[in-house]
Amino acid sequence: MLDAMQAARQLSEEDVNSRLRAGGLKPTRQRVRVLQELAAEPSDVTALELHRRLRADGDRIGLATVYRTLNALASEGVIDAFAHHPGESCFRLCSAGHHHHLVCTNCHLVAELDECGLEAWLDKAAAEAGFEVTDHRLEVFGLCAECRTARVSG
Amino acid sequence: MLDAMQAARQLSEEDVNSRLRAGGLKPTRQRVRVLQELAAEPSDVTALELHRRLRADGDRIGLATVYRTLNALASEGVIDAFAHHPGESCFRLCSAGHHHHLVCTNCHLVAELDECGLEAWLDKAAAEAGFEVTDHRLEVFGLCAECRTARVSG
DNA sequence: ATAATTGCAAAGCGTTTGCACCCTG
DNA sequence: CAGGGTGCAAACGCTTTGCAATTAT
Repeated sequence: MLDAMQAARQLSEEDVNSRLRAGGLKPTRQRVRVLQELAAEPSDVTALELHRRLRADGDRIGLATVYRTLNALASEGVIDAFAHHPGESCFRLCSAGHHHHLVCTNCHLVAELDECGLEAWLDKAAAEAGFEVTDHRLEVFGLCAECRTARVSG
Repeated sequence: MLDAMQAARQLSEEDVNSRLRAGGLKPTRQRVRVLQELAAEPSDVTALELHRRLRADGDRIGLATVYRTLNALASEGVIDAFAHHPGESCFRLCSAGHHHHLVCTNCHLVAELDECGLEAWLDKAAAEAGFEVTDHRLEVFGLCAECRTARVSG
C-alpha cells in the first residue's frame, strides 16, 4: 500500500516536453528519454547510472548528452541536484515549489517534505549571528516504511 | 566588533593533540599542522587549498597526508565535511555537538547554529511519509553582517 | 626491531570539453 | 545550408592508492 506513494511516475509526453521547454531546452529524442527515465526513478540517480540504464534500454545516447541535459535542467530548477556522496552528483525530478527531502539511508528512496515552516525560525536564529537568510536546504535521513518493516520482520 | 565573533581560532597544542587523539590519530607534526591551519580558518576550506597554504607557510607536507588526515578526522566527527560544490569537499573545524551551519554566499564565512529545535517537528512530519528519522542536515545560506554592511554602504 | 606514517607519483573516477558529424528547419 | 544538438574520445580536476623511504616506540 505504501508502494502507491512511492510508485515511479510516468510523465505524459506533453508533460515531458513542457518541462524541457521550461528549462529552455528543445525536446529532442535524447532529452525526452533522460527526463522520462528520471521520472521513473523514485530515488535519486547519478548521471552515470542514468546513462547506463538508457543504454540498457537500447537507447543510443552519449554520456555527455546526459550530463549536458541534467546540468541544464538542474540549473533551471526543473530537477534537483544532490551532493550526498562526495565526488558525484545525484539528480531527481521533483515538484516545483520549495520543499525538502527525506532520504532512506538503506534503499535511497527519496520522499518530499512539502510543508516547511522553517523560515520564521531561521530568520530569527540567523539574525542573532548577524546573518540575513536568503535560502536554506534541509536533508533528512532515516528509514522508509519498507526498510523499517524489513528490518523488524527480517 | 563582529570580527571578534568571526575571529580565527587559535588552538592550544594540548587542544590540538586531544582532538587528534579523539579522532584516533597520533599527533604527528603534519597532522598537528593540518588541524591548526584548519582552526585558523573561519570559512570552510578544500584539501587542496589547505595543502597550498601549509606549503606556503613552509611546511613540508604531502597532499596525500592532508587528505588522509582530513578524511580520518571527518569520519570520526572531529571536523565537518561539506559538499556545497560538486566535485570537491570542504572541511571545517566545528564544535562537537549537533549543530547546523550558516554560510555567507558572498564571503563563505561559516557560522554555527547551535540550537536546533527541529527533531520533534521532523519526526512528526517524516512519520506521515512512513519514515523514521535518524539524522538531518540543515544548511542556511545568506549574507553575513559584514557583507550586508558592505552591500548597503558600498 | 617493529609498526605506523609519510611523500611521491601513478592510477582512478566522475565530469567537462573540443570537434567532427548529424540532424532539423 | 545554417544552427543547434550529439557522440566520441581526450582532457581535466579532485581524490585515492601502491610503494619505498622515514619516523616513532
